Amino acid sequence: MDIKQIAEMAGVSRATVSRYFNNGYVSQEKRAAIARVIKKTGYAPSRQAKTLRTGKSGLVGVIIPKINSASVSRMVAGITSVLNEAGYQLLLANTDNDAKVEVDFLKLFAERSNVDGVILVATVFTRAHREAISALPVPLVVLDQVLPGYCSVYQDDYGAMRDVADLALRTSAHPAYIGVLEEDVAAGSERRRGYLDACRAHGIEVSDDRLLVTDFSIDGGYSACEQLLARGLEFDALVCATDSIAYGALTCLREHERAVPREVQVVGIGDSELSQVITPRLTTVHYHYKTSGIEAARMLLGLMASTEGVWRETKMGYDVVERDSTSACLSE
Amino acid sequence: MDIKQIAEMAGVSRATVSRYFNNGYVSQEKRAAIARVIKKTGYAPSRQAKTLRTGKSGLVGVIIPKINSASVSRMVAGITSVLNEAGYQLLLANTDNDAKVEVDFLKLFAERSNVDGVILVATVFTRAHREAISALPVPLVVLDQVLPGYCSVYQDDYGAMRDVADLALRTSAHPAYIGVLEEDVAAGSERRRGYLDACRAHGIEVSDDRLLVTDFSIDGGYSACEQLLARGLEFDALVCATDSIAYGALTCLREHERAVPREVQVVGIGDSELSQVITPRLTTVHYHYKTSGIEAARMLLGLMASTEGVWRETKMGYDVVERDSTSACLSE
DNA sequence: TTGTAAGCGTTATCAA
DNA sequence: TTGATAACGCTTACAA
Repeated sequence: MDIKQIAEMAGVSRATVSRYFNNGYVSQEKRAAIARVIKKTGYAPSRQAKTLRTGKSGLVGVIIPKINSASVSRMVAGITSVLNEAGYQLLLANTDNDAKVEVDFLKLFAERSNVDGVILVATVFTRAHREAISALPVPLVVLDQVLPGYCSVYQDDYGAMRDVADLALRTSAHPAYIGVLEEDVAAGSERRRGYLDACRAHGIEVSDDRLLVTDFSIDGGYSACEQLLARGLEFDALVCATDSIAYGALTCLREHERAVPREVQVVGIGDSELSQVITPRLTTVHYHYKTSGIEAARMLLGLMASTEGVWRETKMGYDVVERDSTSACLSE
Repeated sequence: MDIKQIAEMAGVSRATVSRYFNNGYVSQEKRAAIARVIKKTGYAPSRQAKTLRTGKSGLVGVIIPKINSASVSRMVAGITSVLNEAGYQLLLANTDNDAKVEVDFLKLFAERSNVDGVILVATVFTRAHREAISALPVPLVVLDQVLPGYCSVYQDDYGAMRDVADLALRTSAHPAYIGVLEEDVAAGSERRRGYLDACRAHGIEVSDDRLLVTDFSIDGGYSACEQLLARGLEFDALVCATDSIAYGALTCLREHERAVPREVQVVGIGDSELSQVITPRLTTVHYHYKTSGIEAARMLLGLMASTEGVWRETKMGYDVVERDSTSACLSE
């Protein structure tokens, strides 16, 4: 079933049928005739042929570091809603936290070029990343990190961490920090910086043995906390770079019978659904991930429409959510 | 940069370059010449043109009910690993639990037909579903539900619920059940049946006011539990169709100061990552979701390769995970 | 083993 | 407002 047959059945030319589907410029009678044939046959134009001819696939590539993650899920949900609405379908590429795979997908999108745009939910930027990105023949929006020269939507990691740490430090004098690798500028470097500045504001000296690094998992948080306890360091607050890490830490503290928040306060960042389910409910920062996704998708839509190279960075706001794992309120 | 230019630069015909990329049948010298040109130019064949010509897009459509779900994430992770390995990219369609949207995507895939196969992470089947599915011009694999006549990979919801309920019922005589809509055969009907049979095995009468229905959310579990308490019914076990529901129930019980598992045992199904983080750690059933995804993807790969219409159903095994929200062990 | 040429199903240009 | 016709970039008989 192709356009030629439809044209014959409707007694018009292929071009007219094509116009019917696209610009317009078809007389009422012909329009009606074509409509009738289409209804009867259920014909829909071939996506592939259209793609070949126009160079537009209606596909957007979305590269994510992890599918099984609350933050990523929410961003993708936002992206989906906007892009589907606009008639795009999204090609999902999951890298499983492998930066090399990330580059591979970038190259794949660049070479095969079967997407009209790319959204990269980013973690780190290596030289390989930059090369692959600059070779991209279609617009790109970076989500959750900043990449100068490209459109990006990101969280205020510095401010968020500074504020939530501040909350804990109001009633703690000996905090410890469990973060992630500095290579991840947003979750690693920026949050760490926020923590350090919060400490400074409270006149707290920070020593290296109170700054741990782990991965994004619950287990990572657990073992980091265990390590801290093993070192015999006294601490009355545990500031974690992510909620997952905080969950692990909470579990570890419970097993070692340290009361939260009485003996140790705990805070995280991310406000996963479960943060209000665990005991004690976690004080954390709520990021507007879904909205970030929506914003990024809209940005991409704009880029794909205009092709002019103006870029900008959007920093999203956040809400500190005070719950039961901190005692700031009680002491006021 | 197209095949014609490469051909000229290498001093061969387009056909030879095409053969270079596909079947073979190219002499060593020409092969070398072409390879050199390709290395120099970085040329890669146009996906679109190839698609138009061959009718194969290298795309697989994956329809999911919810992106922000541990079980779905794990299934998608499994699917991704297999399909990417096989050179396919996946087109993700998120329906946000809207059965109508599900049908729309099915139709989209059927009409535009820009995918080589479809994996449907299913919830319910309406007449519209069946129609859209039978109109699909490409192979389909149904995941997490059974649809006779089509390939499917599903969980043993009946057995899982029967076993985990049995665990609770060893030390409880007055259980209540919080399930989901029967329209969802797997999570609704099958698990309910498993629960009822477990009760029967223990000689427990089940009355209607102890069978609640809610949605898949934490909040749903919370309010169902609240409702149960409001009715003034005594119960010493809460059997939940999903972990999420169980989390909500646990929160509610804690707020009403009912000790778990001493006064009320709680069980769920799904074994989300957090089930071992919350207090008390939840007794649940571990499904092999990722493996299911892998299995489904392999099945689809097989179907796409052979086009013969033989279908089969694969029921996945499960593991009952006994943790702290039940007291079966203590009483033995 | 290689080249020629005919499509795949559209859209865009141009003339009518 | 419409209809020929030439691309779009590739694969694949078929012939050489």
